[in-house]
Amino acid sequence: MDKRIKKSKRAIEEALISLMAENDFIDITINSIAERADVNRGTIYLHYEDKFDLLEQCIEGKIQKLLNFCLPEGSGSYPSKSSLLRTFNYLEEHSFTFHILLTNKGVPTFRKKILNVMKAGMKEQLELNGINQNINKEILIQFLPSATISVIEWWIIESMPYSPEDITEQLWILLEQNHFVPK
Amino acid sequence: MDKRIKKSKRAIEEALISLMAENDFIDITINSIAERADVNRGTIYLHYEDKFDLLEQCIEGKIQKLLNFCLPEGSGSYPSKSSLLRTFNYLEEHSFTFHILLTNKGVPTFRKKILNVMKAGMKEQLELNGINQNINKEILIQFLPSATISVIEWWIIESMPYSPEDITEQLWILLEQNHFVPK
DNA sequence: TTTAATCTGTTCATTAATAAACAAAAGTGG
DNA sequence: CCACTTTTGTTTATTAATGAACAGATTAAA
Repeated sequence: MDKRIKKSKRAIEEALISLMAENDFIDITINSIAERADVNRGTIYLHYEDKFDLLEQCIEGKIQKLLNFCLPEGSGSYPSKSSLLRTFNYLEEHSFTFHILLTNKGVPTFRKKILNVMKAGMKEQLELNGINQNINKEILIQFLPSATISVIEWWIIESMPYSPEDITEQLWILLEQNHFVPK
Repeated sequence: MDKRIKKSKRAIEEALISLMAENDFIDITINSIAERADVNRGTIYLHYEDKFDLLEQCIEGKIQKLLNFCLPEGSGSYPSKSSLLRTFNYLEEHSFTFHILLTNKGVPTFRKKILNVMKAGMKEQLELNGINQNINKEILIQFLPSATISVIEWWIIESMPYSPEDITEQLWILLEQNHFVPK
């Protein structure tokens, strides 16, 4: 992709996040985004329908980067302790952004999207695993992703009261106890 | 000026400074500058003749910003304790850049340029002042700027061993003793 | 309610940045 | 020394960003 597009989109999305640290999304204007991003207002409309589309693309990008950075390992088998640790390290490094996306009013989208991604991934994983004969997968797939997300959400919002290593260890134990990964 | 030009030139000059923190100027290539600045190589030639012209413009810009930021006060009367303090605060804030420009091999230009600027300013000041009847101004104008620059240079290179307030106080006393400012 | 100010979304001509290609110069290693 | 790679400086056509202007929608103040 053209360098200019990358730079403009990054500047615009960074400006949005930055403004969301100060105001609720609904109160943020395209004008203020353009000003903070130091781009012409028209440039924003070149890449986004409106500010809602901007938020949408921004969130989508954050989720994609999270997945691309945290999932790929060896290749294939998704959940491992080390990939979980990598994820928490990434979350910690970008906690400023994730904190905003999780707490800014009028943006319930973010949590939902992550939840959906996690549901899909966990479902796939459960079907691959031969285990859990005596557990209702239907229910487990409602239970586990939601619980996991909540742990992550709590950890971020509470400013990461445990180290990535510790939180990984704890969550891993929970996943084991719930037959998501083989003991 | 067009936003794009500002951004490109800033990125390019920041890249140069950044690379000069790692290598001698003579070893830095246009390619590496373009890469670090994240601009097309051709963009550099759009604004600079070659890397020497780039260094020239970069240095000139730093000096201009230093002057514009540090001199203007009230208006007119140049040297005052507060303007001196403001200058040292600015130097401290940008010590990373000034340290590089003062120490990187093959860039004696920077010190010389500042010296010339200071000579001109001090000369003007001396001629405005009615004092110093019994002091040879010709000699004083060789003596003072050079001495002042050396203090500044030492202060930056030694990683600012005194606070801006302290160094201002000390230098001010020296200037007083040398009849540059009225006691 | 009317006025004024701000924000939105779109259009347009102009300008800057881009990728790609090129020949020539300068280094590099065998 | 000669092949080989890198760097330089320049050129091209293409594309993105810019500033400016505009009408209509919102919002705030008088």
